[in-house]
Amino acid sequence: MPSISEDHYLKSIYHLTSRKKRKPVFTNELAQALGLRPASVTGMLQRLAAQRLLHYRPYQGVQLTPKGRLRALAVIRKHRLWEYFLVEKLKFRWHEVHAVADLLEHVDSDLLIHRLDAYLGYPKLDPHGDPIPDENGHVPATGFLLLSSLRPPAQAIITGVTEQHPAFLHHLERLNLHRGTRLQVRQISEYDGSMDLLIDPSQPLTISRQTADQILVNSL
Amino acid sequence: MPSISEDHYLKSIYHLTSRKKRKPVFTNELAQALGLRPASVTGMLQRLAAQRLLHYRPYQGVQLTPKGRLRALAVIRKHRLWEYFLVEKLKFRWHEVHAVADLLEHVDSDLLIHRLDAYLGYPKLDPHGDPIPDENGHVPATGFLLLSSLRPPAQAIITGVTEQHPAFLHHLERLNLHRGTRLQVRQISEYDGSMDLLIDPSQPLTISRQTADQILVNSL
DNA sequence: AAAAAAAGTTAGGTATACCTAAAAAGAAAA
DNA sequence: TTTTCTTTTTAGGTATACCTAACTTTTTTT
Repeated sequence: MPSISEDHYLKSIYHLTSRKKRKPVFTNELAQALGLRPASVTGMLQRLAAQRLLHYRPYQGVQLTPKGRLRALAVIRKHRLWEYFLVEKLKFRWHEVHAVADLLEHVDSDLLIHRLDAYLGYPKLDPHGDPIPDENGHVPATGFLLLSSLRPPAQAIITGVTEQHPAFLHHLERLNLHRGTRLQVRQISEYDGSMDLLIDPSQPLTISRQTADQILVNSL
Repeated sequence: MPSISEDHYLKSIYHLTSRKKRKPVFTNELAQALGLRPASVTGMLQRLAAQRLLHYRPYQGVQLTPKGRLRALAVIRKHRLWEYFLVEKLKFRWHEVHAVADLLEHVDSDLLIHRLDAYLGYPKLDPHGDPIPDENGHVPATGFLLLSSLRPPAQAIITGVTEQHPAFLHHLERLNLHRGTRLQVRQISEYDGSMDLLIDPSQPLTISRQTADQILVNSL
């Protein structure tokens, strides 16, 4: 019954809502996020509202209902389990996973997801450090901090990222920053906020404020 | 570009053609196989013909072109690799596999299939003993059957295995089963599928269904 | 060979999900 | 407060892929 398009909308609305910490998601934002025209989005929002998946008031944006939120979380669960599978089992690189997981997340079989979850050992986090919701839509809490919030001489271990864009993930690979990488913050530039780090085998490294803003860590 | 519906048609035409050993596939057959109405099938056949994926003559049935055959084999390759994955890794049962593989086969990523193939160890046969086409559409020729597909009192000769794991090969050695071993199937358990065999020098032997599933034979 | 049956096709309709262009609503500026 | 600009919606169109009903072609039977 839930179509691929509907899944995309619900997932996007969920992400936009949680990223903005603000209530309604607007038509243009959504159109932007989905790569569609606002007119198309309006039409779909009306259909989703008719299914009680979201609250829609013309010109006022939308909010997911509990039902819609559960649907979104089911899709996100599938997406993140597949990402875990792609990285852990098929040896995909960070930047390769997202596009493929976006296809796999729409495969509609509860049995498949259940068995996949068991096969993977019931992981709690995906390869980017994002929590994997359980089958009831519960999202495990993570105590992660942004790397940019640390002050010298804090030590930490990289646990994830807040941005999945392939270009960004590729950038991290070139810098040799991965999940599990240990680091120490040496210095922060007063001028542009860039951070001097010391990573794993005593290697110095400078990263921009912008990069540090997208990296999640556990401080040690 | 190839849609899920087109994939279904091409796959179905391929199977109907090879199972019947007869040239054209007719509209009604296809409609039956796909669970659609003949009128719908006619429409799609015309669109597939326009794409040069098959030869269509009104009232005379269809045949795949080489291009259409390659497309069909690409889908079948994906289907069988996923079947292998579901059974070998996710511990799906025989009867659970097909429906889920039918969903997964439409996930359109060459990278994914390539990595999956490698992860599975480049299997030549799916769990049912059907050959898995390679990425060029070549179907490994097997005059082979799975030992497990034989029924008493079939006689056969072992021609290979589909599983290279040392523990399995060791197991075969202890059972005195090798390439070239002649055998006769005496009985098959209704309960667990185990087979009573008579091998080479008049020696009786019982093997599990699991074992018989990994043994290729030429029947005599 | 004509009539009957079966098989297949065309015509026209539906739902999904997108599009462009024009109109309307709401927010911001004069 | 009226105009302007931005945002959003409505109206109408497209392509896919299905449907039913009516018609045509082929095959089979009488």
